Amino acid sequence: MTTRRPLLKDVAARAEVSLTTVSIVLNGKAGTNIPADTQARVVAAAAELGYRPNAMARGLRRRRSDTIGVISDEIATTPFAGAMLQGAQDAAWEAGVVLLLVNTARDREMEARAIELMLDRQVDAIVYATMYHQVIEPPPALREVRSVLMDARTADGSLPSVVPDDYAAACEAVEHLLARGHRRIGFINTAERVPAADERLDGYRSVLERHGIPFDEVLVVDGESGDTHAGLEAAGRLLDLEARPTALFCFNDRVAMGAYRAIRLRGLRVPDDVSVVGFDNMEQIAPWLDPPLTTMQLPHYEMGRWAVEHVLADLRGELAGMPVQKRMPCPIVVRDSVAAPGRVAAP
Amino acid sequence: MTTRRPLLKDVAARAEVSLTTVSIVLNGKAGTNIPADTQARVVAAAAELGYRPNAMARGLRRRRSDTIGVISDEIATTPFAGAMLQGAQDAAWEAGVVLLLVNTARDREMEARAIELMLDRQVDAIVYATMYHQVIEPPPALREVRSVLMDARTADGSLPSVVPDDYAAACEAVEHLLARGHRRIGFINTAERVPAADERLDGYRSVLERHGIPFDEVLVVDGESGDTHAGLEAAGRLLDLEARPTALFCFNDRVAMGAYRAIRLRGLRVPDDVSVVGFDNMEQIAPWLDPPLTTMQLPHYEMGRWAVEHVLADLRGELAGMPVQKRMPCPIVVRDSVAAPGRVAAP
DNA sequence: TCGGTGTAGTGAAACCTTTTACTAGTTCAG
DNA sequence: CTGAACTAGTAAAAGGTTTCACTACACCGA
Repeated sequence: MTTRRPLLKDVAARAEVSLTTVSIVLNGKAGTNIPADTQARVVAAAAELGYRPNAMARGLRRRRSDTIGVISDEIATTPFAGAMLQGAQDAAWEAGVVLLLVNTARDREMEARAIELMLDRQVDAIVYATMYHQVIEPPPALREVRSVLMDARTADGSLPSVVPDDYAAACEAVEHLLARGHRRIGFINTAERVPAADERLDGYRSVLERHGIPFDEVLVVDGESGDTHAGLEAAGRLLDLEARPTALFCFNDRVAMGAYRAIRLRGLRVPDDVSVVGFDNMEQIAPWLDPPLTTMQLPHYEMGRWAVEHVLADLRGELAGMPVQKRMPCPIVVRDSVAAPGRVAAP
Repeated sequence: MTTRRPLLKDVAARAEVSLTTVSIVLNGKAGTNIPADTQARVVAAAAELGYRPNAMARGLRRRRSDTIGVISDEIATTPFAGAMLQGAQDAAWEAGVVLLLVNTARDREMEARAIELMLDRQVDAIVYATMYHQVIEPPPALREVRSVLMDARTADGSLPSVVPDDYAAACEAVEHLLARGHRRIGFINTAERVPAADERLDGYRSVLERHGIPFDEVLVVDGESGDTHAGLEAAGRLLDLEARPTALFCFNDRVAMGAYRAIRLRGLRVPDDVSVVGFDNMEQIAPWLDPPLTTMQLPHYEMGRWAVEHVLADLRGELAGMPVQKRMPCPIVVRDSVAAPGRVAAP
């Protein structure tokens, strides 16, 4: 019932030229000499028939596919995956490229098979994504193809990568608090050994130092995990200190949610008594807390976009030299959880 | 430096048979007669060379690609997309199929182009996904290929589809409250005209009716939107009623979050004074509220899985008759926000 | 001996493009 | 008047697989 897709040869017949000519015209090859009227005839014929090239045949001949493979370690359990994929997808779409997605749940064997599958399909490049900033050793097969790491990096910088600039973000968060007059700032970090934890601690310390404020180790606590319970517990420890901090910088928004609860439990208020800054700008949480949370935005969309744009530029041969190690800024999102410090000491 | 990928002809040379034989053996064609020892020779040769078929060439010849296109209306702003994609991906992986993902932001033109792009690439089928239960008119081109709607359906049931069973879910939620002794149950619906709103209201009414409880329209309020502010405001209206409901059934977890706040603002407690049931089981919210929220789980993962499995079965010709309209159950997730009703009336 | 059947394959076409190498005719400089 | 250079194309190969139609041989029954 549906009539056969038109082929190059149908266009050729209709325009009364050869296959070759049609191909040349439609692919806009420079440096060949087909007069304008012939070109117009071909283009018209193609349009009339609604010709679209068969991507398989084209890919077979050209040895590429206008497809980029995306390998992600997990996608279901994090709301960030969506933003990252969206960024990647937008960049791909603009370039006329499409994404082949495989989710590997951190299974090395599955990763290897996914890469094989992608190579079978002649993907032009592979984007390897993790759902939070990590230092990893990527599957060896990844090096056999143009690739880029997204929200991950290698220890030796041997592959191009993009990660959030956690150090700079922590600096900005702490600067924000200092600018409002806070001098005793608690930092609820995570106990997990992830780059974000180290970098943010570095940022926290170096900003204090720049401002001549001595580092006080009792103000830094590691929540067991990065969730609300940890935030509740860790914030409690800080709030019960003799000299209570006037502000809390939290590892993420879920921790901040726990911190809010700890603050409320002690009859204190955000931001009047204690200011809070979160991290991640989780759409489902940060704007809806009471009061809405000031937090650092993780640049997932931007990283997704950058990764694809970068690898496409690489494919076009526009890049030279060492693999780029991109650090993406995390802008601050100011809401209502920060104010000038009120009372000075604990009850 | 990397040596050329081995081809069928390399395997043939090594096994000292013809191309044809290798192809037959490797594709496990039944009904042909290649003796076991020859087969073994071929298989060994393929393994030794690490032969993998070129998917482009194979696709060109076979006129399929072992690829399924996924069109989604948006992926970044909802945490549900991930679960749905994960379900689809898992089902695809098990079947040796891979997903081609395009995100179209509800743009008809872009949708049409995405479908064309996918057809160019010989996708075996297309899954068309929306991020919440909708009745839609899909792009016409979708009917030119095997397809299935995910979290969406047509008005006339002319395409196979899978959606959550919002009616049954609402029934279960209300039954849960009734079983604990509640008789005055408020329902915070959304004012948006979506199938979920109608179906859940139907479910709410019919369960009350089954239990001989008269429907009281003051107990049903439409929050302007489905967010926390709407929940705060709508729950407030219900809590300030002369005869206050002892339980609130909320359109989603964000609304429930607002309801919690309204309850607390009035000096009441969850669940001692007011029980709350949410909807969606949002991972970032429901378990972390205080107390953790009892809610209905949207079956995104299962819908993703079903859609792909279904369309693959369809491709294998295992389906007959009318397009299947699947309604997926939404199991209840019991946490701590429901108790037996305490005091009977308002202060 | 002849025809039929079964075994163990093989050669070549088909899938649809892109690209290379070439031709036939014209123009123009020397 | 010759050879080079240009114009406007075209034929055919190449890309790697699947599949159709066929062969060559052995064996068996009549």
